[in-house]
Amino acid sequence: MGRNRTKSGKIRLAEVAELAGVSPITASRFFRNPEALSVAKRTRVESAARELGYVPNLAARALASQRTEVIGVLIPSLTNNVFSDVLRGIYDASENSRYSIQLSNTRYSVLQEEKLLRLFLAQKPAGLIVTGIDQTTESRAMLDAADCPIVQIMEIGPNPVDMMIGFSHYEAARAAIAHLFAQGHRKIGFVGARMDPRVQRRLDGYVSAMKDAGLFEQRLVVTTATPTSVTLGGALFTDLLAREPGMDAVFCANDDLALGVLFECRRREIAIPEQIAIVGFNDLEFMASAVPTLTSVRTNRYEMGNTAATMLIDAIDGRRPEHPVLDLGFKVIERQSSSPRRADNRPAVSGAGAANKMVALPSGHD
Amino acid sequence: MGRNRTKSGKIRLAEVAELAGVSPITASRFFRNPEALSVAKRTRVESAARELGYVPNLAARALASQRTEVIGVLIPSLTNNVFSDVLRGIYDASENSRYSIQLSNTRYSVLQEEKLLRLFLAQKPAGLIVTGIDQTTESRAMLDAADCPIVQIMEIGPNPVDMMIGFSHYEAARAAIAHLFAQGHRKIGFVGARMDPRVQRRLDGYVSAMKDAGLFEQRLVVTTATPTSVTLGGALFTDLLAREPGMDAVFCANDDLALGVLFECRRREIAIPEQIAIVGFNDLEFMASAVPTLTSVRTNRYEMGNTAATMLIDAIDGRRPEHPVLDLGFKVIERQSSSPRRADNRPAVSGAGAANKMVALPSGHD
DNA sequence: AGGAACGTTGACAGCGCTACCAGCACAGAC
DNA sequence: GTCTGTGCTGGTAGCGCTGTCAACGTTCCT
Repeated sequence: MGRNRTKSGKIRLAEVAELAGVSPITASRFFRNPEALSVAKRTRVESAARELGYVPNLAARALASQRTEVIGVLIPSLTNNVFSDVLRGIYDASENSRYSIQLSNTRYSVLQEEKLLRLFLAQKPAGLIVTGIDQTTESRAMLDAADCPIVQIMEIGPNPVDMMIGFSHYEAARAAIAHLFAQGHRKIGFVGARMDPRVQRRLDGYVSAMKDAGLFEQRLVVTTATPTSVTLGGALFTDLLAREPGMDAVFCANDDLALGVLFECRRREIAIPEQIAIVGFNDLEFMASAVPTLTSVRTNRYEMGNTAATMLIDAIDGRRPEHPVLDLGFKVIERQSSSPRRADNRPAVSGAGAANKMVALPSGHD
Repeated sequence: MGRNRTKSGKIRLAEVAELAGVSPITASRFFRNPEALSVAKRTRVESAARELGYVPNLAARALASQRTEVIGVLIPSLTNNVFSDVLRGIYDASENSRYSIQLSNTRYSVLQEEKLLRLFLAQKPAGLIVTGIDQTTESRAMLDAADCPIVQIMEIGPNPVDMMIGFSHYEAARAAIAHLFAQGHRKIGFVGARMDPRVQRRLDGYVSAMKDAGLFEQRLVVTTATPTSVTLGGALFTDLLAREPGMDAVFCANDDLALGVLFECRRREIAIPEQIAIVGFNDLEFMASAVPTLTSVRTNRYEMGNTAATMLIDAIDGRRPEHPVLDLGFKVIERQSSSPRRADNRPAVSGAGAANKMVALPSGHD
């Protein structure tokens, strides 16, 4: 019942060259640097290739040229909505280039990342995109020694390996809390899941903002190592409420958790934002559609992936970017779930009127 | 500022062979078929490879052996939650094999699919995973002529190219409608976005079920080619409501739309399920957490991807599956949003009591 | 006019690995 | 003792392409 392997009837570069009446090497050049050919030969090779339906053998090319046209991408999760947006940006940018994407999943493990990095580097990728700035010493050493351009994505920080694109999760969290302060909230809880380095930094931002205001209390923070989900948001919020019934706002480390909190409030008949305000993180599409609409911190995920891949490809092709570290910033998108609290602390009128208000900020990290 | 290309200090198979005191070809065999070596040489090569940190050059291997260890995967969307689950399954299955995944996005275009297929096939992949059964004639011809195992995923139908794994979207939709009938609903609307072939077949299932009951009306169907989103769910539902205010249930072609409908009902103060019942499709995680909890048709996405990749790898390695066509079925997960309607058609008591009830069915296609 | 400089082309020699086939040693059969 | 079969090993010859360098013709400069 087998699908038999047919004899390779493939046309090679030599065939194309013969039909075009040039040497193989000239034909080869046509595919790598057409400008180097005279117009006459260029058109001859082009039409010969088209006529024969020539497709280059990438393995042979890689072997002869000692480099591949593969961009390695290391991300911590395939499930997470956030990464699917980033990935889409990366794939879109790669689509019109000659580079192909090799994706691997570290599952939020730095050791797995180290292993995959070793694997990738051994194949001499044209470039590398890695997530975050928390590599192991060993990984960092490999990255520093790598002979290809590298982009770190998702956040920015000191000591880039090479290029870097992202924003400050710390400042984004601070901005979210500042927004809640401005709306009159004081007892603000924090809900976080997975607690990967970036969520941790959002927590750090929350803590510092609360401390600055003299309002920090450890019992306002509920976190878990469990992967995030909507259901988990409800569960964590339930915990939080049990610890601190007087809470007047919740900052959720991501939007799934925020949606879970929204549903849990509905279940408990807690009015949003009159009794409790909610702010999420990432501004996924559903946030604008929920009832009430949910405030969130917008991050430019597609743009991040797209720009990362574009910068990387440019760097591979010898056009290094002016600014190797790019801060994409964030925006606090103010919606109904965090409408102003009345000064007398009684329920405010449901603020359904105005559309989304935005507060845009660069990450402004040091 | 450049990151300079260092001289390739890589260790080759020949070095390993020399250290082990065997010929290169014997060392080569060690990596492909260790059983063919005597135990003595096997251990010698193994330790030599470890000592030198040898990593095979895949390009050279591919060139010499005339085949790659790449599995091509063609999916229509990277954004869609549904595919991220399938992909995770595929990546997980590939992780412990020697095959790597090459992913490409057809963006729901069969022409793009055709182009990508041509590209993939030219590189002689070890295997191929393609989405759906609606390839162009040209694509179909290429697949039939391909000399590698192929799995079609997401749905099942007649004339598999090779292997096939999925379920019947048609039957799944019919089961959803049957469930609504059983709960006493009659005027059931359909809301669909994107309208790719699988959504189309869900619509077909809906139409046939409604016609069987003598209840079909064209104005109960609202669809759009626009990509799906929660917000769109609300908008389409609004349309539907304007056309047919007397509607008592909505079947949504996916869960995002269902969530949008839920929010829109809340906005309009329409009671669920008393005034309108909602059924979604796919059973994403948030469906169980929403208020009210949302009925949906569970599909086994992770398992689909995982099994597809496993079957494919087995087939590549010469172990063809007993059943090349696998129906993974579906389950109608009954939740609050479609609780029984009272016979007298007045609002029923909110059915918050019981947990999820399930109705499991094989796709039962012909 | 002579030479340098440039743009364009081609010959050669591998890149690191494996397919194929030959050869060797040893066991068992006759 | 010879023959055949089996298990293991090695030699040879590429896979299809590109890096390097040399060579050619033409133009421009002095």
